[in-house]
Amino acid sequence: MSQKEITIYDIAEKLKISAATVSRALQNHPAVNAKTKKRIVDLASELGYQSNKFASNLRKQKTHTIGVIVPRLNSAFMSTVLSGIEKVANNAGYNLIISQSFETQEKEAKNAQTMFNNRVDALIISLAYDTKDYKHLNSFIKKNIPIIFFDRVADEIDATKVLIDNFKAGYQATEHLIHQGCKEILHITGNLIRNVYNDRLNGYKKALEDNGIKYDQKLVISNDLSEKAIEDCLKNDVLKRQKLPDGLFITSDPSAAYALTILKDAGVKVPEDMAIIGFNNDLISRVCEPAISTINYPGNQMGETIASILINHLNGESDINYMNTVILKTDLIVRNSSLKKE
Amino acid sequence: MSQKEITIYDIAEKLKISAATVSRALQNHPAVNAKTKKRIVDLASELGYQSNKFASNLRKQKTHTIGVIVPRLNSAFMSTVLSGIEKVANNAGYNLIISQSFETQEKEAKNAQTMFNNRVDALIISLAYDTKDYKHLNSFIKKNIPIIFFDRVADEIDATKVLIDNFKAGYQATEHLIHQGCKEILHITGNLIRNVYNDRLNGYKKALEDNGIKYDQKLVISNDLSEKAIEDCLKNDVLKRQKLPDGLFITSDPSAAYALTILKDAGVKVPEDMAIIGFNNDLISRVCEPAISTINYPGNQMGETIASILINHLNGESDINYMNTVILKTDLIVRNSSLKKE
DNA sequence: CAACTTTTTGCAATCGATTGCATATTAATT
DNA sequence: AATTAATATGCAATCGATTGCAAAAAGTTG
Repeated sequence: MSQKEITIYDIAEKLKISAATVSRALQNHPAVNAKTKKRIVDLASELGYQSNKFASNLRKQKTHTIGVIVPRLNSAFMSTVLSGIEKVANNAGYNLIISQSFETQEKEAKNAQTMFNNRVDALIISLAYDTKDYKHLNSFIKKNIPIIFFDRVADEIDATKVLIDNFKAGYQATEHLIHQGCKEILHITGNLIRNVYNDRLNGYKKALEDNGIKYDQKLVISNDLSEKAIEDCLKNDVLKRQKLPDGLFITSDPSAAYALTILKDAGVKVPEDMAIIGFNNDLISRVCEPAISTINYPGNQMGETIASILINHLNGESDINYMNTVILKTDLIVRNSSLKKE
Repeated sequence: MSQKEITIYDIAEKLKISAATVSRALQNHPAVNAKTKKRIVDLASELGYQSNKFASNLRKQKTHTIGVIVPRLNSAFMSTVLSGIEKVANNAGYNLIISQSFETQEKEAKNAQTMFNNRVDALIISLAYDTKDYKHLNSFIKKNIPIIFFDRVADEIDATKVLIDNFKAGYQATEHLIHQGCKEILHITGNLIRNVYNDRLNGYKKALEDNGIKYDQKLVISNDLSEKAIEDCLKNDVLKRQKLPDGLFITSDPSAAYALTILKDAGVKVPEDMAIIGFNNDLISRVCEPAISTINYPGNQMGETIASILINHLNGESDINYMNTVILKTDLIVRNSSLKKE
């Protein structure tokens, strides 16, 4: 089948020296004579030697691998974050093992277990929709393997978190609609056990309160934000109400865009009849007609921040325990979908 | 620091049996008494035993890890493919190491080397924009590590490839515009050294030819399909031409959507003045106004196909060498952006 | 040149799991 | 009960790199 691997023993033999010296030379250990080192390195590259990571990992108990668990890979936001993580991690010589929970705790737990077995040096995770307890992370905590949460974080766990100020973003979005004259603002959002959605809802409530608008539970719809769910709640509920809301704050741009098409099809004028604001600042929000107002969500930066913190920690340059929560800045981006006044 | 790991030796000791038996029991080897097996498995789970993958990999010379190199993570299409790969691979007990080439051969080569050092069992790759030679894959080929190309494939290399019929798709898209009455079809596309773009261009040319339209090189623009590039070529070139093309075939939906906004801003009526067709069938093409016609590109299915083929091969259930190229079906999706006639 | 440093090297154990082969145990057969 | 067959277990080597410790080699000094 495949030819035998070159090992440090092969090199040692040819050079009539010990494997220990070869090993040290290849790691650039100072206690190796410069000339010997050169002979070793040269021969290694000539033979096409490749260090066997397993043997090395087994011995060193370190893998230079970071596990990443995300709800889904296929969203614009998530892939941007991953892209940021990958960039920084890769530059620092770390590999990424990436897996998806598909929004279930079960798969999340299974993946976490796999990562653990693979002895990742750290875990980066954004929680699934329905994750309610965190047993599956215990093995990491016990073994003191760093965990970083991002975006969808667990308040109950004492670990570093990187996220945005969802409360503030929710407040800003809602306030903006109110300033545009909206009195009845529909809020379509995700599972409220997740901080991202719950905090935004609280921001929404606070904005209403501060502006003297009574909170109406019927105006808050929580679902999985899938196309199907959006279509369903709009067509079978919202659009059938006697009085249509005059504003919509929906917590993802793809959903906002999709909702927009449904509303337009139903003859609702945006923003005149209903002003819309989304969340994320994906390209999709810009190309709609009208373009959708949104909250800029710094995915790439989030990814890079996560990876930097982690790698500094792993390299012993800083301690993750002293940097508990990083809040990234968001901005309100106003476009035509919410501009009722000039 | 962290408590000591539980090993098969610990289990063996407590049960007063040999580590060999423990190892066999945990692998469900038939030559282990059912009762013994149960005792072992029970104790293992009680102690929270975790198999050490390095030791196992080192011994078995297999990693159960698949390397994936893609140009960029953050595109709708790519994340869909990855999602499909991850799903199948994960179910089969394989891990994914994912990295991005950021469209350069240099980074692609570096990543390939890392994957190789990590002894991935197989490599899945979609080529960078500017990859011109394939030296960096030689180590895999030499060692007989399977490589699967997808989407952006290397014709020069004899490996399994999963892709769509880009020629046909290009032909269909162009033909559709012609049938709608377009006479002068602008084609904005990516780097023509990549099969995906070159084949589509050839399809475009053939469709023109078959319909008696002369090919005009000025109507083909090749760039990196970034927003900047699209904006630049439209504003500084196309929109300044005396005669505007009456059709646009642009090989990605996000680009199409972005182009649409620029054209609309410039007062171009779509589809009346210019009919547009994109490529990929991303959500973004559906939510534009008008919705953009496109070619449905089965990303998820592509991912699942890739992973299935690979895993069947790795499990010895089929041989990758007998299945050289898999062409997935695409469909033309007609929407308002290209409908000039009823 | 002896005595002492400093620099280089090698020995051998270690990291855990796996597996071919030999042996022990149990079951089946006559 | 003796013999054979089938089943279960253990021994010990192996996968390659790493590293504490000891020893050898080279360099310094008086």
